[in-house]
Amino acid sequence: MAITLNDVAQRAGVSRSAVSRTFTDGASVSKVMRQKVEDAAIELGYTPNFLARSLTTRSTKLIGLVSDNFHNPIFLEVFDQFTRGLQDRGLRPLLVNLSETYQASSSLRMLQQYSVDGVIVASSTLPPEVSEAFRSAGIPVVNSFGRFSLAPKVDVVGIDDEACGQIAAETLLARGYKRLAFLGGPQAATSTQSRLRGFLSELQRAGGPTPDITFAEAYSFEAGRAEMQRLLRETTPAEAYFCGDDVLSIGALSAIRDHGLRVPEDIGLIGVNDMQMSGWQNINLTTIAQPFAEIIQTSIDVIVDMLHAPKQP
Amino acid sequence: MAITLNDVAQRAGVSRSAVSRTFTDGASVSKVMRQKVEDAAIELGYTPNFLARSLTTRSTKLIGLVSDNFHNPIFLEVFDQFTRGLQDRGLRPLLVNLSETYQASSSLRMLQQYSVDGVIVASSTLPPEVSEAFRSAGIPVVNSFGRFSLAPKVDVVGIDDEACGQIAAETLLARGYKRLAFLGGPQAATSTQSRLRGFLSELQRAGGPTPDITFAEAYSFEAGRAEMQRLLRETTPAEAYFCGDDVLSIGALSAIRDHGLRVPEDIGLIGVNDMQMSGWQNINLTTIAQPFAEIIQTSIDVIVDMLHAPKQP
DNA sequence: TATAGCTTTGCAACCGGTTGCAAAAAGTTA
DNA sequence: TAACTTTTTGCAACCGGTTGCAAAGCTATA
Repeated sequence: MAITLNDVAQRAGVSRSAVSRTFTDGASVSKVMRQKVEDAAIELGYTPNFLARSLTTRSTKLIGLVSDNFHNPIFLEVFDQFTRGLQDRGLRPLLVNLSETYQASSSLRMLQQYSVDGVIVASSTLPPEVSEAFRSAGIPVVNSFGRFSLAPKVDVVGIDDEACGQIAAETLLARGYKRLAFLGGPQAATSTQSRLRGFLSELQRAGGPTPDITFAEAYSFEAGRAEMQRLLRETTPAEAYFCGDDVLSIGALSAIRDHGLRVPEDIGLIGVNDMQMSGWQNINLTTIAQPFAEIIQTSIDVIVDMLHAPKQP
Repeated sequence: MAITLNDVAQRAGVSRSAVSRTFTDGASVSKVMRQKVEDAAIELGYTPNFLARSLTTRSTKLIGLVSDNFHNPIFLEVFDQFTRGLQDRGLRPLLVNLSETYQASSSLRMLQQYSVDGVIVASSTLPPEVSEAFRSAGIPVVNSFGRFSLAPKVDVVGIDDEACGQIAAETLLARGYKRLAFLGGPQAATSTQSRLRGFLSELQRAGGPTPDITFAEAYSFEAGRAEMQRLLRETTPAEAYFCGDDVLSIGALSAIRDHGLRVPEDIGLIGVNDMQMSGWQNINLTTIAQPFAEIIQTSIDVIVDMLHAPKQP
């Protein structure tokens, strides 16, 4: 069916190796030979089979892109940038969507079966063990948007979530709010705890009162809205809230407005991410920017470096 | 480095074929043999190499998922459902992000090099030629969210955009708006023209005045906002607008509110898609739902059928 | 116990490429 | 023109699997 090396070799009247060499850069082929082969290749419409090649070269140019953030609008931007960045470097993203039904362990086995050259774990919620499992299996891996740690077992590219919590506290205090509160993302998410820690330490430093602490079920509009509704109904609301991220904030915002209150006059709100949507005029949220482009670019750089020098940490 | 068939065969003291057969379902192996091999495999941590296998079986289980809609939030839901649906059937999505720098033609060649089993073109804006190119190359292909046509060259799964335009016109008229207008997506997008046609035909049937027609630059918040700002500044606005899709509508909505006008009292607005965000209380948009889950599920069903019986149209 | 029929197994060739090695060809130098 | 280098080329083995075929093993029947 498809055109193979053999077909081209026969057509051009040369050996298989000659054809292989004209399509392998760095190999030694004379000008006339190259011409003969290329003519035959074009005539037949030949393109080398990457998978067959990978068998001997031991490089597939496939990169596993694994995530579980398919409900947070910011991740569309993230996937956009990852796929383009990888494509620009001749790499192909094999997308893996982790969920209850598709576990991290089966994704490891699957990515092994496809001999991916590396894996990018892009998630702010998955535990470090997921990335570590790839590393233990000998697959180069980088964890984007993961938790900062002093002695990480795998490379992590992301922001300093503790500093993020501090900035949130500083900002809200500077705007005159006194009784602050923390409305975090899912309690188990890697980012949540660090942001909380930074938030608390800055409040303590500033001598403010200890804040109320609650967690939403997920980084999603619905979860933010539901939790804020509960807070407004069941508690005396704080003066201002530091929310887990923007989409959560937007949910909270809608609950607050439904309750007849205004932001920022009655209740203050600050999110994290600075996603495009937060700047939309009907939302207009105060937020702490996360340098997505830089994080993604760096993640790709790191993975590419590892491909060339697998052992370099 | 990695464990191969040979290692297992040697360990178990059997032939390579025996090992291969225990991992190929439908092959004939005795119970004792299977046991011996499985023991050795587990002991060594062996998993078969899918790419080597694909060389002889001629099936990679790779599906190219090509799109250019990485700015419309609805596509995060789309990618979520596609990746899960494919995973559930043992297929792997190889994601392709078409852009100015990465052309459809190079994606065809690349997907050929990786011997994908099939391709899903998920886009409401790409021209049919993109999908047709895959078909011409002999790759099973389905075009999701593509344009309806009486004699399509490739399978298309999507809504009837003309009916969609009709529904928009009916709905706006039924709510008492008289002077309607069309604020479409990019003029070149496959969906835009059909929706316009349906919109016009229904207005004509109902005897309404001919509507103003303009197009936004893209299916995006910014484009919708910019175009509506221009309309409010440079023209006498219509009583109600049928917008290309939800994200465009939300942009228009923000421009209208900034201009001190109210929706729906001063200006009516209707979008298409019914994306989650449209239901958020701070947005609360009237919209025509598109059955995403059904379209995606059907697309996958169609592709899977083609894999089993490639020639069946 | 001999024979026929079915199942299981290993051999060897193949899938579409790459690559070390040695022979052949081309280029240099004296 | 002969001797020596350097470059180009083809052979054959290999990457990690699958599979048609025939021999070997087993079971059932007479």
